[in-house]
Amino acid sequence: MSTPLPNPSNAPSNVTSLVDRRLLHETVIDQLRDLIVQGELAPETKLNERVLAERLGTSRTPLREAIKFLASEGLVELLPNRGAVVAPLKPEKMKEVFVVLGALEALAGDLACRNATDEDIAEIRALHFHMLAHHARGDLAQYFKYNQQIHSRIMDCATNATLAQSYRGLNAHVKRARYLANLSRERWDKAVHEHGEILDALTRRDGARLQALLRDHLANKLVLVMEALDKNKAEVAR
Amino acid sequence: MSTPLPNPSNAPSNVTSLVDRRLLHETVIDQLRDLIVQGELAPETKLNERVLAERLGTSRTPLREAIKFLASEGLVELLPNRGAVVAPLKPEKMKEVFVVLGALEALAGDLACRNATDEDIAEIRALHFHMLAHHARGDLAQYFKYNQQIHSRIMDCATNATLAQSYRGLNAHVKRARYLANLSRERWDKAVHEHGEILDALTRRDGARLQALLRDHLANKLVLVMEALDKNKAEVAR
DNA sequence: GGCAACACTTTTGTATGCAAAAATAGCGGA
DNA sequence: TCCGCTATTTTTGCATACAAAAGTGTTGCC
Repeated sequence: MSTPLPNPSNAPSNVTSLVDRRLLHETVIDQLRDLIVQGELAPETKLNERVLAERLGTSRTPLREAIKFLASEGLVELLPNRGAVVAPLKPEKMKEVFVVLGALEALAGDLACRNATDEDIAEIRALHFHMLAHHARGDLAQYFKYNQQIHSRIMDCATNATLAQSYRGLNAHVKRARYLANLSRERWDKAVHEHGEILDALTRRDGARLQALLRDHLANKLVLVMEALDKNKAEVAR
Repeated sequence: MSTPLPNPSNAPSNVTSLVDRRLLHETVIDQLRDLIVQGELAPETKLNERVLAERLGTSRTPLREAIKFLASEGLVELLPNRGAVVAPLKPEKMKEVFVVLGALEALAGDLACRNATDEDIAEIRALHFHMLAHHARGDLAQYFKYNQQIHSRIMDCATNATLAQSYRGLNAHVKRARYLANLSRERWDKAVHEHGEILDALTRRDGARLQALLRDHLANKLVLVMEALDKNKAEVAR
C-alpha cells in the first residue's frame, strides 16, 4: 500500500523535497547512526531490514548500504547470513576505545596549542562559561552539549581532518554510553574543575600539560562509564 | 554442541565450499580494497559500477555495499549522483594520516612494552632478521612485507583491537603510497638502522623510548612519501 | 564558426523479485 | 514430558528492473 508517487512538487508535506540534494542512503546513514548513538536502538538489537526500512521510509537497498557504512565505523556488527546487530557495549571494548581516544585527544590538544588562533581560544572560553552556567543550573543535557562542543572545538583547532574523523568515529561509541552515565554531583564537579584546567593549559598553549589533562579527563570518564556499565549489567541480571 | 559442519572435510575440491562461509560483499570489499591499495585502481579513478561489478564477477548490489564500506574507511570518496572515485593521494592528506598514525603507533609501542610476552618479542626479533636478510639481498618487496609484519606484530602486542583497527584503516592509505616510494639505498639503510633501535627498545621494554623511535620512524617515512608524491606530481605535470 | 537548446546515451540511485539460509513451529517418538 | 526431526515461515543476500540524474553528441540558430 505504499505510494509509488514520483512526488509532485506541490506536495511539500513530504520532507524529501527539502533534502532532495542529499542522497537517500546518506540520510539513512545519519538517521541510523543517531538511532544507535541516542540509544533508541539498544546495543545488540537485531536490525531487521524490512522493519527498519519501513521505519525510515525507504527500501532495503539504501538501508543495507547504510548498515555496511556503519559497520565500518563499528557501530553495527555484521553476522554472515544473519544480518546485523547494534554493536554491543562491552566494558572491554569501552576500555579499548578510551585508550585510543585518549591518544587522539592528547594529540589534538598538542596540535591545538600550536595551531589555535586567539579567537579560537576565546570561543572555547565562551563555550566553557556556557557550560559552567548549565552546570550551576544542574542541566545535565545542556552541560553535555557544551562539553561535547568544547572537545569538538579543540579537535577542530588541531586542523587535522583525518584526526577529527577518527575521533568522531570512536567518540560515537562513547556517546552511546552517555545516556546511562548518571553522574554524581561530586564526579560532575570534578569534571568541571578539570575543564577549568584544560582551558587554562590551552590558554597558556602548554601542549604537554594539555595532553596530560585530556588523558586524565578521559580516564576519569572511563571510570564513570565502567561503573555505569557494571550497574547496568547488574540491573539486567536482576 | 557438535559443530554444525556444512562441509565434510574430505571434500575440499570445490573451492567455493571453502569460501562458502564468506559473504560475497565481504570478498568484494577485500578485493576492491586490494585493488586500491595495490594501486591497480589509481587515485581519482572513477569507479564505474557496471564495469567493476563485471570485473569482480558480481552484480552492482554487493559492489555498492563494498563501496560504502570503503568510503567509511576513506579509501573511496562518494560524489552524490556521480558515483564514487578512488580517494586522491593528496600530500596534505598524507601529512594528516602520518600524524595520526604516529600517535597510534606510539601508543601501540607503549602498550606493547607492557603487554608483550617474551615469545612475542622473540618472534618480532625473528622477523627483524628475516627483514635484514631481504635488505642485504636488496629485495625491496620482501623487505616491505617483513617490515609491515613487524609493525603489525607490535600492534598486536598492544592487545587493543580497536587500536589495531584504526591503525589498519589509516595504514591502508600509507600502503597506497608505497608503490611510488623508490627508496634510495641511503634512506633504506637508515630505516633499517631505526628498526634495530626499535627492536632494542622493545626488548628492554622501554616504552617511552619506543614511542619516540616509532614516531621518528614514521616521520622519516613521511618525508620519503612526500618526496615521492612531489616527484610523481612533477612527472604527471610534465 | 561558435554557442545554446534538445534529444539521446550512459550511469547512478532506489525499489522489487527471487533463491538460499536461518529461524520457528509443529509433529512424532522415546 | 522432553528431545529431535521435518515442514513452514521469515529473513537475509544477491540480481535485476526501473526511474532519475548526469554526461554526450547533434542540430539549429545567431
